Amino acid sequence: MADVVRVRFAPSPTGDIHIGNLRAAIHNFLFARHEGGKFLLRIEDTDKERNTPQAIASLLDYMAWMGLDFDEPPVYQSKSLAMHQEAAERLLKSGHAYRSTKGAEGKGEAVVFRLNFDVSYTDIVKGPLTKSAADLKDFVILRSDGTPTFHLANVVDDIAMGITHVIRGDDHVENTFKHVPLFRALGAEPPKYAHLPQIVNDKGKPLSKRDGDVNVGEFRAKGYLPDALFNALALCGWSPGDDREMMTREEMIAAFSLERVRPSPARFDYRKLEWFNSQYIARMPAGKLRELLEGELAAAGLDTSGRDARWWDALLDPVRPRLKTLKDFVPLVRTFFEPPETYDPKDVRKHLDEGNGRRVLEGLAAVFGAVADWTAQSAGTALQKYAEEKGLKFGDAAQPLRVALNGRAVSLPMDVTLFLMGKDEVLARIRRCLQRAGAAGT
RNA sequence: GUCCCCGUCGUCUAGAGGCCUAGGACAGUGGCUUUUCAAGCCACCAACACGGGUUCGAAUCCCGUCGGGGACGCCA
Repeated sequence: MADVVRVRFAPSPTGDIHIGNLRAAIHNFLFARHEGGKFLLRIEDTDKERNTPQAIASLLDYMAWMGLDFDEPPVYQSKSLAMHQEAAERLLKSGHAYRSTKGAEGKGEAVVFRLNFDVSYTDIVKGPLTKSAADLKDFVILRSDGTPTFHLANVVDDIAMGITHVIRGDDHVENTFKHVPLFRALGAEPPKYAHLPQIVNDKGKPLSKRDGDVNVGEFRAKGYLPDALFNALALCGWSPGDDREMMTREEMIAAFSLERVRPSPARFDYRKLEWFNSQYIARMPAGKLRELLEGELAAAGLDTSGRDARWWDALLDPVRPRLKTLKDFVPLVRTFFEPPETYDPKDVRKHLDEGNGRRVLEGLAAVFGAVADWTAQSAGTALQKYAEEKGLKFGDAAQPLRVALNGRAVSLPMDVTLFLMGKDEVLARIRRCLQRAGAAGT
């Protein structure tokens, strides 16, 4: 029972989660699940100004979105003030700490922890680490206003939560030389530590807003799937040791180990994330995908009420391989909701003016008009047959039609397009295009 | 400045002395396929930072150099 692994993700709720923190959360989660332990959330909400209720709500929302389910109710650090103060008091009594006014002009007395001895610990990722007394110095644990510093609060909370492994960013290695003796002074065995390499930008510096998207919210807003983000981030600094990259959560849990985390910094590869995302979209169950895509249409203000199951069934598969993100969807299907506002001049010239595109359109209008049961099959066949009869290559018929229907020579496959657009609309757009292109033509 | 950490293709990585003429993935390039655009398939391009050791043998161990990063708050 004492051996059960307990880890925590301890963000300060600023309203969004930085990708580096998210990766730490993911590794904590994977480790806990792999070990059959507990993954906990501690909200370090001691900075009153920045930590609004909305910020906390959105933090929880992102955790849920990512599927980072924690096993016990979140711990709010702000509620442990008395416990922190009590710990400082104990350290004072035991002689591990003393009161001092040094380093602050007239602020009053703070409680300072005595750190005048060598400290060493073994990091699971970095190996044995040592710092000699000469490079260490006493540090404040309780401010003169009675509030704990990060170090005290962190350690006391970890003790209270029974944390066995601290898995966090690389930038905390130096702090660990303060935390380890603090644990001991408080009569607790320090947890095991694993410091994850930083995620850096092209220049090797820590990721910042200037580098582009760095917060979970931004990825969600850009149409990335949580599973794709999870997969990509899990692989930041860690790999299963074989050649697998696309992995289910279960596979990652089964394969995860802190020993396999690399100690060197990693650049986040946005292109690879894009690839992961397209792969996840390609493999997503139809029902789930439809649900997400309906959300995209609604967000774009497009009315989906008339679109039945047949419509979605025809749409989903052709659309899948064309989506890198969910945001690619609306531009792809907007044409099924509203006619093109403009016709691409280049495409008009190439497919309508230069060839006999207009005659093709007239012919197609007649052919389509005669199709009784309008399906992707029947409409597609009608198009194909027309091309054959006129001795045209398929493209010579399809491209002018694309321009007429979409305003440009790019679209989903013609049979699907025809079906999804509907017979009446197809005929209307051909007519409309003929008028416009005719007026503008030579 | 002091202390600490890191260094394999452009990027993420596999590699824990011989299996490495260094493997995979993304990106890039070329081709195939094709109903446009995608997707898919195939191929190609491309790396052990440098210099010394140790060893029969080093990407792997040791030392140094160079390069990069981090930490040095009554911030977290």
